[in-house]
Amino acid sequence: MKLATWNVNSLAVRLPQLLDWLNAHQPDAMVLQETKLTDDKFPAAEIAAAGYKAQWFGQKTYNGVALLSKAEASDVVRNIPGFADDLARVITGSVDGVRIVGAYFPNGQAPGTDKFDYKMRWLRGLREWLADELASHPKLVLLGDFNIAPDDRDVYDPVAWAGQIHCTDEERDHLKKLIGLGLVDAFRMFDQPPKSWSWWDYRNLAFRRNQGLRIDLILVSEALKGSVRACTIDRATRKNERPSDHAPVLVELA
DNA sequence: ATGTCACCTGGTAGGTGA
Repeated sequence: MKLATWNVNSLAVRLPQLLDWLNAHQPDAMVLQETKLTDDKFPAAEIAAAGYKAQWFGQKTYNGVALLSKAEASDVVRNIPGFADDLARVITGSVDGVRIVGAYFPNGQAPGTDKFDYKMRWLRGLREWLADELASHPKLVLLGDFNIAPDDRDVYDPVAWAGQIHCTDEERDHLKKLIGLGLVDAFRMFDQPPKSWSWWDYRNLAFRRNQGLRIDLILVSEALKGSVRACTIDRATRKNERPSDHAPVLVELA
């Protein structure tokens, strides 16, 4: 089983690239972030023509998530039950016996801001709900744009980024607690090239200089850990015309 | 070098978020 996540930064702009990517990689399920589309604008027909069922949950301008799958997803949940949120950030469904939680974590802007406080509340809300979800669905994958670089290996310039957004101790503590529920960072189960990033700022020629962060993650539950065969970042998409600033991440389960 | 991109409002630019 092949699963993928991609922050497309506007599905309206990136739809042709998404269709190409689905055709080339044929994931069994894929989650998208930052679709930036209201539900009436979601390109369900084009995605169906590519062979994928879809569940979506969006809003104007910001955020928006989707779950695509070859087999119809069941028990679909939008956002975090028990955590009131105006923003469309999470979509969950069961595909082929695996509970798939696709999430667009808050960016958080900068420590000390209202957006950072919201990020902390959101992270706690996610963890509290996910603990229950794991208890009822032991085979679970949490994947998406986490907007947190797990540690200094995941940052091109850890000194410059120390204490900055995506790299603060508070964010990393929350991520550790999420992992502490019984999850594993699939990418780090394998030897990986150094300087592996999933996001490069559009500014500063960051991709050409390979100045990025690894903030798009796939966490698998203990029950699935033994079946993980590979986890890779497809940085080739960053060379597309009009690329997203994020690259897709893939995991292969036996 | 904040050297970009996407999308909004309300206009033919400026603001916001990332």
